[in-house]
Amino acid sequence: MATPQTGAGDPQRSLELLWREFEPQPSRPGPKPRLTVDRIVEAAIAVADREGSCFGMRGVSAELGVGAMTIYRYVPGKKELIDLMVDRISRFEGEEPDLAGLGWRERLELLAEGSWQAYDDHPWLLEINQRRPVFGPDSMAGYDFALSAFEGHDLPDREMNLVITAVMNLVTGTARQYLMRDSAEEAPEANEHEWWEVQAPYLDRAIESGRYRYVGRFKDEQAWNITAHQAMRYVLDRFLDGLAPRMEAARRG
Amino acid sequence: MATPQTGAGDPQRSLELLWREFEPQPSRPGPKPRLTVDRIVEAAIAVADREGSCFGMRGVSAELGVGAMTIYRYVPGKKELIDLMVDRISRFEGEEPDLAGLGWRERLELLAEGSWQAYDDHPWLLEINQRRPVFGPDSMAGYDFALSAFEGHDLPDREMNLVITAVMNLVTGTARQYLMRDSAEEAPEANEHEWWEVQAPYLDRAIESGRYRYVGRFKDEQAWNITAHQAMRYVLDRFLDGLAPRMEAARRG
DNA sequence: CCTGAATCGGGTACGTTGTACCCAGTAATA
DNA sequence: TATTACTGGGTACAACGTACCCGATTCAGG
Repeated sequence: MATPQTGAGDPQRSLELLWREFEPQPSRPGPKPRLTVDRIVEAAIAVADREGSCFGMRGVSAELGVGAMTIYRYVPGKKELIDLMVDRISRFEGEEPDLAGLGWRERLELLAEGSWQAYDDHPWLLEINQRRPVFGPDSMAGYDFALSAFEGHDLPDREMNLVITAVMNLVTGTARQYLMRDSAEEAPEANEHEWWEVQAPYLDRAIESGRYRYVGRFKDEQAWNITAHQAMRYVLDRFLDGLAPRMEAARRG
Repeated sequence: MATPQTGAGDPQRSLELLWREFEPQPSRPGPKPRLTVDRIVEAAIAVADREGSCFGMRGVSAELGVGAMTIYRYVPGKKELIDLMVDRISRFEGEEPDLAGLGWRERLELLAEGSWQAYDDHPWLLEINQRRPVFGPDSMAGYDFALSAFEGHDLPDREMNLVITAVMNLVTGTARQYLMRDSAEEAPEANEHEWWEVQAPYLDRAIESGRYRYVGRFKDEQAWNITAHQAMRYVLDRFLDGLAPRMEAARRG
């Protein structure tokens, strides 16, 4: 029941940690730190992957085998830690694929699919409430890649931003609707199928009441057979269809 | 720091309350209930509007002027209460406007704008994590209206669902990105302008590092001057542009 | 090598959350 | 009037984030 929020902590501290330089600290008195910020972030992600967004700081500490309060030596608080986790997730793993031959549409599709993959791997991302966009090195790299889609086109700067945030938000919106259901967590509430079985009698009675005109006309049993990814691709494809003529018009001769 | 979740409570209890009949209870011993479920839901919405999604059950009780635990006589828990609040919000206020002359596009736009309005009026809606779609009388009515957009068209049932969830999710995604920032709440983190002022030096340094190829090419200061509603309309318009040919093809007769 | 100072790790504790539980008061039935 | 079911309120508990303190550790300066 914890509601993590991004960009809600002290932004200055978050940014310092995000863009932290890896310069070796000058020799200082006192014991050497046993942990690093990176290890804490990795551990926190591992815990969140396992326990969902309601992961606790005590859990992260336990994962690292240290006392509950120890990680507070490295990170000012949970909010800032989440900022770090979010940026870390958006890091592109693996080597750069050959993007040379890709057009604007393939690149935007890649952006969407990559973002989708991140949500699929770390569903707890969907449950944290991003308050302000906290740009770190990794999310910045993602944004930079997104901009590459417009190379060779003269789309106005403002519209580029509109398109990129459109794609991101469209993926996030769909992911939230569909992917969040699987978060194990407390989960006494059975699976998808059982859920509709519980709801069905109420819906049936509502339909039979005649209060609604259009629901209840569905005859095709396949009407509800939609996977999360299919839903995302449908919005994305229609959006890109609609964007296509504008991109054509903006193509640089 | 509370993370409310929809569809996470006992679904059976939520549904019973959502579709509750208003038959007068048979005369029973004991004091008459001082509250009603409806009053509790309204009060909870009022509190959430004022305090954000991290509203507490004690706050709702206080709003109603009763003891902390009293509302648990009417509602099994916070999760179920949120289910009720969500459905209540999606109730259409005011009288039915004349929809007769509206085409499919206007109707889907109306759906989007209505949903947008709900998020604008109740930003805490964006912070609750909808686990499963809990259909109540009011959200069902909204879905029914959405289906009216396809009258006179032979779009497959499955695609109708894809379109409706697409529009909903696209609005939700954009609203989450933009509208959540204004939630007053703890808010020591200043306004939009100050936030970018804090972030700017880090971004500038990142750009100057040469690590990124495309960011930093933005010259137009207006590139970032995007309102929440403009962003939503942009996705919506492109999506509907892309949907248009398919609707044309499906037009009956 | 020894001393002082700065830092680290861990334990304790507080405030806030949702809510389980108990008890006293109330009103309809017999 | 006695019984009984139900109501409202207060207390209390577990889990959360985290403020605070203290002993242990390791550097710099003598």
